[in-house]
Amino acid sequence: MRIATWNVNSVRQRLGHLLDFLREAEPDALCLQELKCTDADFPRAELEAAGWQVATHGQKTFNGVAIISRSPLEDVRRGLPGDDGDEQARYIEGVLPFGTRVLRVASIYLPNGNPVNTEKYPYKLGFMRRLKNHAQELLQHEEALVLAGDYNVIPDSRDARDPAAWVHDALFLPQTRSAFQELLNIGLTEALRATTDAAGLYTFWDYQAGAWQRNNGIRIDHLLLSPQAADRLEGVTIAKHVRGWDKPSDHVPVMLALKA
DNA sequence: ATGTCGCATTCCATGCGA
Repeated sequence: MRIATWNVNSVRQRLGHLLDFLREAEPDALCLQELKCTDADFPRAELEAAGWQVATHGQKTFNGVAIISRSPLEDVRRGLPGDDGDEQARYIEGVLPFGTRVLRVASIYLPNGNPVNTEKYPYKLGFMRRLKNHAQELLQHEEALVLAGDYNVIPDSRDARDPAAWVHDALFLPQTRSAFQELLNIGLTEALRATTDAAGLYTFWDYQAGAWQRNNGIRIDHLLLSPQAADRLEGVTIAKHVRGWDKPSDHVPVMLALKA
């Protein structure tokens, strides 16, 4: 069972890459972030023609998340609980068949939070607190669970080529990192760090200032696992080569494999 | 110090978000 996550930075601009990645990686499910379009504008027909099921939670201009899967997604929830006034489309979850049991999967686009001296940073921290609360509820099901997405969190200095450049940034502030750690502390396992301690494993390279050419990257796309999923983790791969494709997203896909 | 994108409108130029 393979589950992947990818911030595509506009699904309409990235449809070719999306279909290419699905063909080459053959995930059972792919969590998308930054669709930058409404549900009506999502290229649903093109994906369905390639044999994929599609569940979207879109929004005009910004944000937007989706889950693409081989099996139909059941029990779909759109929007993160905990703030009825939050109109940003940043969360979708659902359930897939997993052997004789089920796998619950969520696609998360956690707020960036910059600039930190605006309302954007408290919104990010509030979203993280809501995600923790919701994840605690989900853990009570005692099922395999993968919370995948663009967390906009650099967990550790190993996860940035130039950590000093990020010390005042919403992605790396101590308060951000401790909120991420709090999320792990409820009993979630970060998939990549369960498999390696290596530094320099990045998932995002800025479009600006030759960041890709200089390998000036950061690791901000993560897959968090319930114990039932972590016990079955076989491996994690970062599809770094995708950043070298023509007109790429600034993020690359990250994929994990679970024993059946 | 942003050297880039993608979106939308003010629409062939600019502002916003990342």
